Amino acid sequence: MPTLKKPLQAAPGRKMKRTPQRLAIFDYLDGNKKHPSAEEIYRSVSRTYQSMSFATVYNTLKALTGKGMLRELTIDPDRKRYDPDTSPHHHFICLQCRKIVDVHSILTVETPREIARDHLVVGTHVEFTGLCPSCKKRKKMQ
Amino acid sequence: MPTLKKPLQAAPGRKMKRTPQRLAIFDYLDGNKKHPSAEEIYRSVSRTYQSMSFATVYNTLKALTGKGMLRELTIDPDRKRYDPDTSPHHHFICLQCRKIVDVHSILTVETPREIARDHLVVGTHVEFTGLCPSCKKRKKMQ
DNA sequence: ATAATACTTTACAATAATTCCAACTTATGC
DNA sequence: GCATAAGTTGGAATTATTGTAAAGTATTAT
Repeated sequence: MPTLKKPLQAAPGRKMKRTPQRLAIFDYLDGNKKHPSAEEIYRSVSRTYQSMSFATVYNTLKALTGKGMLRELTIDPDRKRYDPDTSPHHHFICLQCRKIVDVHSILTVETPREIARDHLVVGTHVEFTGLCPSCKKRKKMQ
Repeated sequence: MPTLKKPLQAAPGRKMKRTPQRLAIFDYLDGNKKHPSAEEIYRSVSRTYQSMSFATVYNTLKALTGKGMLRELTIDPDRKRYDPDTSPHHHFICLQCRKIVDVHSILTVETPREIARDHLVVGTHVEFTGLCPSCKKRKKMQ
């Protein structure tokens, strides 16, 4: 059974039952920079936690997302990816291998007037697409 | 049978068979600013084109995307959305009703060194999220 | 500590989006 | 016109995700 590194409720109104399954998922996610999909999370966690069910993974991901402790990325056209780093940052995705990497540089993107005037903007996310170093190299070789 | 507004092959290497189904889909898409999903496209086109099949819609969308005549948006967590405007621009999506609007303002986003150094960047897309005018108003009223 | 309760987990069924397939049809180049 | 490569079709298959109802367990108040 995984040890608790951070409390599952980091802020008021965020209380969640502290079940071993959740702790295992949370533990896997904590500090994870790979932007895993639900399936990857399930595969990894269920290795150590035999009876883990897929529904529990989805439930937990949804709960954590709802409480703002996890960010759901829509950058991969095939599946949702999850990012435990909820601080504002951006991403690069490799068009070949779908690897996602964080972009922590502070990008100043002004919200255009046309939008700011009548919409309420709550988030700004920059997606860079292209080839990651290894796919770039592989392409060059052929 | 729909009329052809633009040639289906706009550039070399883009030749596609000019079938009535494709023309119908292309006609629906041409100038469309609603960022429709495959299902919306199917629903609309099959109204006038009885025998239209879902597979044809997906085939056509994939072909057009592959030839750079259509852009596949991954901004909606639930489904792919399609944008016939392939000129570089950005988007705003309403978190409530999932409406997507174009952002044609030119946003200057410098590619961060950390990425530019070893990756190959082919695209930069800014996603704004929040509430569209009507959802914003609706929220205020309650 | 314990019991009551409300929330969780589980296995599996159900959806929903998208892709695959194999037989049939058709646009296009000669 | 004909041959043929490419496209269409309906339905089955696949994949991601959600719903469900029964059984289990963390938490809270005792």
